[in-house]
Amino acid sequence: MTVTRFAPSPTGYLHVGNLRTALFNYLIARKQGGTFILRLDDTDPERSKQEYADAIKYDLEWLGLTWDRVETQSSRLDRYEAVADQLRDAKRFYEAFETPSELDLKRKKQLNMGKPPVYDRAALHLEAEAKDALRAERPGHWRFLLDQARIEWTDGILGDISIDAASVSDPVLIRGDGQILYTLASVVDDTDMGITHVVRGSDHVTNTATQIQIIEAIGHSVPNFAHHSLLTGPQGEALSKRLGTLSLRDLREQGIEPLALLSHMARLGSSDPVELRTSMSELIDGFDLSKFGSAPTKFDEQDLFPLTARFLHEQPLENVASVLDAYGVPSDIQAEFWEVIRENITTKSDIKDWWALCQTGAEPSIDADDAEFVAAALTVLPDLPFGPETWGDWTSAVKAQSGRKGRSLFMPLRKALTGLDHGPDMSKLMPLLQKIRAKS
RNA sequence: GCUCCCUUCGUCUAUCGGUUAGGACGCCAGGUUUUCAACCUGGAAAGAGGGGUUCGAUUCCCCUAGGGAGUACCA
Repeated sequence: MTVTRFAPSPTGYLHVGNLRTALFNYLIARKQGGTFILRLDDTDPERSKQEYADAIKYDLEWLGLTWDRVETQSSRLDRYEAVADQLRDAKRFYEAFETPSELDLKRKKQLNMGKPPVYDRAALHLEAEAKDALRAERPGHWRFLLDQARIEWTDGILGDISIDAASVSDPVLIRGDGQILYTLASVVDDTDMGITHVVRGSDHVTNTATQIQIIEAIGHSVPNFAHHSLLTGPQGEALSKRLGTLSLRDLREQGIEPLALLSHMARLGSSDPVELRTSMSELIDGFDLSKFGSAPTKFDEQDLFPLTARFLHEQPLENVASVLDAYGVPSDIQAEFWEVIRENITTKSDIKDWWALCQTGAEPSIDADDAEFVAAALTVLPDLPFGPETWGDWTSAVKAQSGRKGRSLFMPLRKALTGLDHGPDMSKLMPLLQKIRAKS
């Protein structure tokens, strides 16, 4: 039984980077008929907010990434304490008393000497009396005693990984104020919840090394790990600098369609081509984690618009009727209207512009060279309402009158009526026009 | 500084030592469409640099450069 989890901390809004992790875990679980758990890593009471937890759920629901279960770390604190005791009994836990500034100083010294800034384990050798004395001054924090050997695993994306535990500090798992830290909570959750595949960003690879030792220390078997590369901006810059505009809520705001976004994220960085999928099941079928590379992946949100456009172009009326209702398109002409404009929109908000054009007309765009021609043409333009023959009849009349033909005949007329040099087939658009500003 | 990962068309990538270095998206051109889009056809476009190993290196090894990440009493 495959069990995966997406474990965001509710300290902000979800962005495309988070989505990649969420989607991978979701697709793996669904593909195997397994369980997908949404886990809110809210052990940090300072930064965790209900508002963010709600926003995360909203974003996932918008995308259709439904979870089978929600877990919250804040409700499992007793369990973490129990495991902490287990680690103390196993002599893999030791109390340390350095202040953050003391630790900072140690690191700087090590760096100055060209040594890696690894905790020196000074507290490990403290006598009981010395500890009592220090404890009287300030509460101690607890570190996990790493076994300084090489830690190895075969990563689902990175392949064989080997990290020397001696190059990593003994991780602090419980803070001086008693707060349980991520590294411990995550391990306890993953083992308790039977997570079979831990898929997360490659910013976690060092965590994975230490977590493997913790998992073994509490007598559990290690799950499969896979670390996907991190996204960068189009120029290769760290995405964190641009995350402000790449939250899922922003993309939603810009009119990106869920399946367009999902189609892109399920394939970007893999050797399979990005293809528009119009249903979740297609997405699940076409997903293969092993096709992903480990190099940082450039993400350009502009790539989302062509996909969104193509998705919309394929939509039948019933899928957009509610949007047309919202923009005030009368239901009796919705079918005709949608048929005429759908291939001329990029996002749903473009629908509004076309409807406005039909309803209230457009500011004409007339080139100086064509002013006379257009003025003459308008005198023979039939009165409203227009029918399916209007464009043909009118342009034939204008052609006879002016002698123009082809592009020089049609384009000025289009621009006079719609203000644009592009748009739907004029003969089909004409019957929908309710006002011609150029004539008034 | 140290540790880990990475570097092939603009982008995502294929190639398990011998290929005209392939595909997809994007781009450009032509066709079609009495506009745009869509569609069809075609095109431009790549092995970071330097050393090895080898008959032969994009592929294996080393170095350099560059990119990403980690190096918290954050997650």
